[in-house]
Amino acid sequence: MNATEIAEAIEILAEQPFDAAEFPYAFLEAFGRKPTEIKRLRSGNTNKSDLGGVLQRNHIHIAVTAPGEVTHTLTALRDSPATAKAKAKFILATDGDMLEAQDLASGDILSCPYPEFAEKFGFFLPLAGITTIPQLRESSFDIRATRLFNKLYLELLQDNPDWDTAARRADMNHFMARLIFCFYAEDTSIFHPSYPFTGTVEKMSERDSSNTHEVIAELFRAMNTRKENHEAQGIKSWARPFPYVNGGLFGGSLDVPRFNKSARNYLIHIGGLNWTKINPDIFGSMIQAVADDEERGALGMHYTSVPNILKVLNPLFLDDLRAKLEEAGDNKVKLLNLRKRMAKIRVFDPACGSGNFLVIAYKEMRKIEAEINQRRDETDRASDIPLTNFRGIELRDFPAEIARLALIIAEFQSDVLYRGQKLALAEFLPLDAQNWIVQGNALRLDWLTVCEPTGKGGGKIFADDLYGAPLDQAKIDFENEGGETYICGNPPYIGATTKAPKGASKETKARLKREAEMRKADLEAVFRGRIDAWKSLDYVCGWLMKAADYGKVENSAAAFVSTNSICQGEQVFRFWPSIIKDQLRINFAVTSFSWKNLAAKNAGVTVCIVGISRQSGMAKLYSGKDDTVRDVPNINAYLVPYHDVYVENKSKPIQGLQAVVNGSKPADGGGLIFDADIAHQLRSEAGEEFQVIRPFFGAHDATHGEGRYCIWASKAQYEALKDLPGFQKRFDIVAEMRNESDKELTKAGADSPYAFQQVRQRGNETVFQIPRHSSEEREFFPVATLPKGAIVGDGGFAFFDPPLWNIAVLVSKVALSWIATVCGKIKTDYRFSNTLGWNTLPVPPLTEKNKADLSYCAEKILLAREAYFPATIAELYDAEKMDEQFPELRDAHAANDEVLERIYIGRRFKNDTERLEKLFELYTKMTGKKAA
DNA sequence: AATCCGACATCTA
DNA sequence: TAGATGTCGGATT
Repeated sequence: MNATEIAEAIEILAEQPFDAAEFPYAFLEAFGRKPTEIKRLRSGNTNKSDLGGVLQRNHIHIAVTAPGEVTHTLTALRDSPATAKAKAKFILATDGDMLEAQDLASGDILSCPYPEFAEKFGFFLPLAGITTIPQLRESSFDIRATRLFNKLYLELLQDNPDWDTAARRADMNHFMARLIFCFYAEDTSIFHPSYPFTGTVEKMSERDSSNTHEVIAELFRAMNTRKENHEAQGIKSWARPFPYVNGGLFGGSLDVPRFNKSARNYLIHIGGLNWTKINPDIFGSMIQAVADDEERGALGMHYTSVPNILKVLNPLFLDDLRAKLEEAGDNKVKLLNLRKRMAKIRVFDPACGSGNFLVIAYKEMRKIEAEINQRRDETDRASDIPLTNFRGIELRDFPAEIARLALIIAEFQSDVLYRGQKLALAEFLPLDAQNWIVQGNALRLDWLTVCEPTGKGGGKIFADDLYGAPLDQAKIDFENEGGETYICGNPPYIGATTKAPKGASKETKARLKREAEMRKADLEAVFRGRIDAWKSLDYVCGWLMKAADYGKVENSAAAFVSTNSICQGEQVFRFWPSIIKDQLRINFAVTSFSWKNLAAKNAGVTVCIVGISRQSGMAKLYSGKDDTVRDVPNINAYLVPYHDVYVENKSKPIQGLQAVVNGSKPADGGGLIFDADIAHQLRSEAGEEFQVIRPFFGAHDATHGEGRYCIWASKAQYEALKDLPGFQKRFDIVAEMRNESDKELTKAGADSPYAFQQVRQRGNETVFQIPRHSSEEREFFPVATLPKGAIVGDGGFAFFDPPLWNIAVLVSKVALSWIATVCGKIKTDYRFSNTLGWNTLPVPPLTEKNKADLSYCAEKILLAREAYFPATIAELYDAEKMDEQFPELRDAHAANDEVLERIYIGRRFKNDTERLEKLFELYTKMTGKKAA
């Protein structure tokens, strides 16, 4: 369930008469607990309450009490041993009159009259697994408003099918934005309190809703007509008290869709909410989903939390402004200069969505300005920061509309906060008529026409020249001589390839493919002629490239939240050399952290933040893991504090190591791989004559020592076995999957369903398996030995008959830190690659003695593992167990690292930073490249 | 023919 | 329900 669904369920519950016996179950149901869970609780099987209430393990302890006993009961719940034992997150007591609850993790207490708890449902959201964004818990208003808007929107579209066309969606979106403005305006005295918007609509429209659209249209007409013209234009007398708003908001078509009865009810209900509680940033990200069929289910998926936004904005420019404020102290001239500077700062988000970044940037700058004005005793002074300096580009119409509205609301809120309601109101209307949020495709638009160059120079000519063809021109032209421009945002994260979900329909697949093609064309428009392999770049690279281009003309700096893969593996050397040049460099970065949004299920994505500018001096490197900062001389494209080095993939090891090969890829839909039972059956079916079943190891199989089996047959063997029922079943699975595939190679393989798509196995050698993916929690790469004749699947790499000293290198800390840095990753876990990591690993020249010493170390490691038989690789290399349970193995690895690192620098490395510095240094020497 | 990557996909402890 | 590992198509070399 998502937050709006919960809001709805809770509202329904609160409206019903209180039923003491049913309440706990109804409550749990409203938060999305499954009917089977609730059934088991009812039967008492899983109910652990020791107070006659309902206690669900890991969730909540609820007790319904006698009248007046609520507070007392809450204390009893808190002290109950059962509460602690079941690890309840919440306790809740109610008598149907009052309701009290506590979040045991934070200690926060909720206490309110029973009927009001529906408004406070945000408090309990962690129960539904929505725990990650604290702001959401305080945003009950935004969720409820969004839910009702959702209903209204769908109701209107259903009743006005002509508005549900591509051509009119923009009108519809514009209409919704006007409504939001009116609701906000009537609750904040922007409209005169005696003439409320909702009240007027309710009063003037028929109860059967028939003329609702006419009433609203008349009100909109009033807001689009200057006061002095109201009479001449024949505005109805009841609409005349409404002010002239315009600002583009009420320009254009003033058509209003028809309202049926329930639409009218929703409208009145929404108007009844308290709109002063709106959070422009959160509300925007939620409401934008309303107009998007795809996103409606995944509410808030585009929300970037305020702390995450500040991770971009603070290092980009806000920290500097604050430092300058600090520096200025009470010096009025310095303060004035800072204010003048701020008035010319433009913040530009070329992927602005509903304007989160712009709103937060605006609010933070107003905060600084307010401090300046206070120190200069000018607290009444109107803000010098023009709202129009907060520019954006957004592809979708509705969010673009909302972004402008969110900024308008943020401006009003800031005025109220720093200058008082009276001054805020006096200067608020009419709105500025200019539209400074551009609806368009950011990768196609010429950014210089959205943010005109501040000095002299032919921006447009430059841009045409650069991209080979004229770009779309937005033509926003404001004076801003001598200003600074800060580009920021959270562009869409789309990798070079995306996987369609397994069960996706043909239509879904086709749509995804179409979208992918459009994005490719966008990237081509940016990169054609500059980077050959543009098709393998993430979509965000387009934004970074355009920001870099913009920076060549304009005094600007840019920072984006980005998929972390642009700073890993193959994208690094493909992409970054085009960015880091001409004095442009990474002047700050936040390393990988996992993304959070408002959706109940967070997108499983790991991101980083990269800031680029021409600023020299020290760079700031923030850790995404622990929020620490380091001042470093340079940050390279791997987000490592070292010179700019690019490690390119190599097809063979460049340092005399033996080649590691990929495991064999089945591409079989699971047909060729099976467990021991099936293997047994197939063996007896085939008989002694046919030895076609072999042990098969993926990474999991090898690290957990379990192993599956696979069919490993020749064509002749296949012909002989294919009609046996057991075998036929396996081959059918393979043929079917391959026939359905879009990939030519796979399709072709449907004719030979006995064979793996890619075969790397050779004979019956000793084989070590290196997992393709391994958890970053491990201190050593869990390389495993496999039984003879085993097949290495494509979950890993195979090392056939390796010299033991190669194994010593492979399992060393040196190799691991190199792999961790220059290979790709999955989330933040290691992803081994032979071409990127192994073949490029810098190793100093080794004497025979060195090799013998290393071989001895490898042997000791293998012996130590055997000594702990039957512990699996997974257990042996569990960082938490190693010290206590497997000390010999730990010692053997320590000895191995000691010997190897002495070869590198004559002693152990102090830490990974030192390891990497040495490795990059050697790599630079080895490849004859100069460190920049 | 080999290899990398996934606003990933899917298991399992 | 999060941590660990799986899997295949599209693209590049």
